[in-house]
Amino acid sequence: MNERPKLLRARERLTLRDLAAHAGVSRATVSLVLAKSPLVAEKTRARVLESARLLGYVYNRGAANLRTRRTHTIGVAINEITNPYFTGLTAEIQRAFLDLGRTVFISNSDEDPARQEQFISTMREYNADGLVICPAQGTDLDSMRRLREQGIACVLMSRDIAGSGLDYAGHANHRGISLVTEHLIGLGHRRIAMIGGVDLTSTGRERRAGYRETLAANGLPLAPELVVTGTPSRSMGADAIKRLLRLDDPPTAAVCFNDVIAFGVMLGLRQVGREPGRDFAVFGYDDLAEAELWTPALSTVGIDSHAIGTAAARLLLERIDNPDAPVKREISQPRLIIRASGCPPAR
Amino acid sequence: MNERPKLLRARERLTLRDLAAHAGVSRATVSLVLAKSPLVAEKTRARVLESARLLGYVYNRGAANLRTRRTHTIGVAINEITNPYFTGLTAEIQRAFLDLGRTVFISNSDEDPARQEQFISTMREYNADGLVICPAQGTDLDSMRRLREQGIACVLMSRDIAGSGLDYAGHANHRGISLVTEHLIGLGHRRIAMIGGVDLTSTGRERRAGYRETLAANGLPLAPELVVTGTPSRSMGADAIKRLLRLDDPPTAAVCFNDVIAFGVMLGLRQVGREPGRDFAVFGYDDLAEAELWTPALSTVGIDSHAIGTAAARLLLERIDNPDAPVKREISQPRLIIRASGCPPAR
DNA sequence: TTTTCGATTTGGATCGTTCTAAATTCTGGG
DNA sequence: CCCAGAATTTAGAACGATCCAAATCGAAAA
Repeated sequence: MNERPKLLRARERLTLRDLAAHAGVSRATVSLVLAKSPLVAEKTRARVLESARLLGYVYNRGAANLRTRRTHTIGVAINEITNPYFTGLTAEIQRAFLDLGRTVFISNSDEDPARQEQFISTMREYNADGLVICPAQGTDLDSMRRLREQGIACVLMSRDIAGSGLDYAGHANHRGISLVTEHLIGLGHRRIAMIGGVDLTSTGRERRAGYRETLAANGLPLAPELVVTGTPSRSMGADAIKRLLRLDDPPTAAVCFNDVIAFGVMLGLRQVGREPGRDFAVFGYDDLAEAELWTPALSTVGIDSHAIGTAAARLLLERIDNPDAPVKREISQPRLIIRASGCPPAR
Repeated sequence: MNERPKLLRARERLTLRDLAAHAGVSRATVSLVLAKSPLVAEKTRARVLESARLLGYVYNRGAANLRTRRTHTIGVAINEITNPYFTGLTAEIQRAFLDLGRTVFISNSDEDPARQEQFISTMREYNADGLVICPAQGTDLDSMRRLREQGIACVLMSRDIAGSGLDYAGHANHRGISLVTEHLIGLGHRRIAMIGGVDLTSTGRERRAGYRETLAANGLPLAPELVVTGTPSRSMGADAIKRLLRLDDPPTAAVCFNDVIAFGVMLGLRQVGREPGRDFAVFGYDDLAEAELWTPALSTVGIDSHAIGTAAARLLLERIDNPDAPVKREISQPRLIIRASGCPPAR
């Protein structure tokens, strides 16, 4: 009459044991039912399931993970979730893993390597099966390299860390900017500005190199005064273009690091009475949803976020299954999208 | 010589036991050290910590949680993370909990109640201490009510579910729209459109009611043809305004459900040769970062996301500590922001 | 040299599952 | 009615931490 001394405990959590007692079977059988094992008899299964429903049983995944050492859980660290390109990518990667039956935990690093490290170690402590990382600016190479040694399945997404020895799902940034730059050169532009991007990320380095090398390949000089560095934001784009237009020999076109900057550039042009797509050519990068809605609609480079997310998910699962396979890279190709913000040089 | 028969296992995970053996103390002592207990002698602590570093020990939080029944983990379900207002709110809520020493797991429901339910039950299975939910459109009242009965600490954020019996951190939407509407009436407008919002969310209902009731309070008739319903997007804003301008007695101003729609409206106006802020008054809601960068800069209503995130975090922790306290609500106040997109009626 | 008492350390049970090996129950054929 | 072999079910030891009560240690007091 006093078999369960813990009855007094405030909000007693229901366990497998209670469920087993209620259904009149052993814990092992209940476990089998919950794991959808074909071993258990149909009648028993139904009875257990009915008890679970009746009692409002909640499975304790933590306890199960402790035993199985597999959590079916993936951690995703995003450098900066309020950047719309990464917001979209985040949505894609979550969708991809959900489709594959994994649980996804997302964290925003806010471009802070310390926050990112914090999240990574939390996920390790929770025994996550793997990690997808869009590294924050200034991420330490060693800390990434350590991941590999520590034997944690991990893939980098969108931003590469050279020498990390990790798998990578990204985009051909160099080629994308190349397409834009060549297109502008073909239109007759000779003074082409490159606005935004920093060398702290592979994306910045690749796009900026793409610009420089395409100019060179076409016999155009690199004018340092036309290259402006900076973290992307609308206001940095607006400020930059206003400054560039005050030069003695101002540019007639701008290749922007991304769409957000390009929007800023278009706003800045208007503020000084110049019409983008008529007086000045503007190209963005990313093809955000709003790009085609602007007037003029923004010419830009399309990135296939869906492909990147899917590739990252696939790479990670392969890595989990086979920790010692050689490092893999999947690079999605850019798509030049010509809309109305480009034009031949004015005058 | 064969004390650890499991030496063969592939990538053996290091445990407290290994650490204890290495440092020459008991498991209990190691546990004390890791929990930063003041009970353990300084010398012992140093030795254990050194062993941990040397061996590359990783704490197993899952195992600990099993014993302690507290995870210090919070789940955050966001209705739609690619909506910039919610992206910002997500960043705020994560920051708030991180500051309070909690681990935060974020999930994007994509406005799909099923995805949201899925996440909630995963978090329950992981024994999360609490939940913050921005409910997806069409969230079932019963499922929210059940949360309360199930004794899970939970607060709603930004979107309320009447009758759920859950705590709520939100914004005075009715009053915000009221401020806008009254401002426009004061400017002399009589034909004021309301664009966007659906009755599926409390936000939609509150803002739409605010518009209707403010018109009534000022003795203006409600013209049904001036009210357009719809899920927010730039294109819906652009389409709506073009349609409204073709009416026999077109509006001279628009109160938009949010900034995104207002941007669409401004784009639509330009497409038909009308200049926002001169020929037509446009007001948004949310005060997204880009609102002040548009030309004309968008007049709008500021929402204090930081306050909402902080309030939600505080409410949740209070609820966790005291599950039976009466339900609480925290409503942040709107701030009318007058910029350049408003104007008196043209003509 | 004992005693005593605070400061440290520890053994062993426990949290809620899974898993292995073995026990039990069914079946149909002889 | 018995029995082999398949179909089900189960006991009990993990998994890796925490926590309680009790043991041990040290230094000061007697």
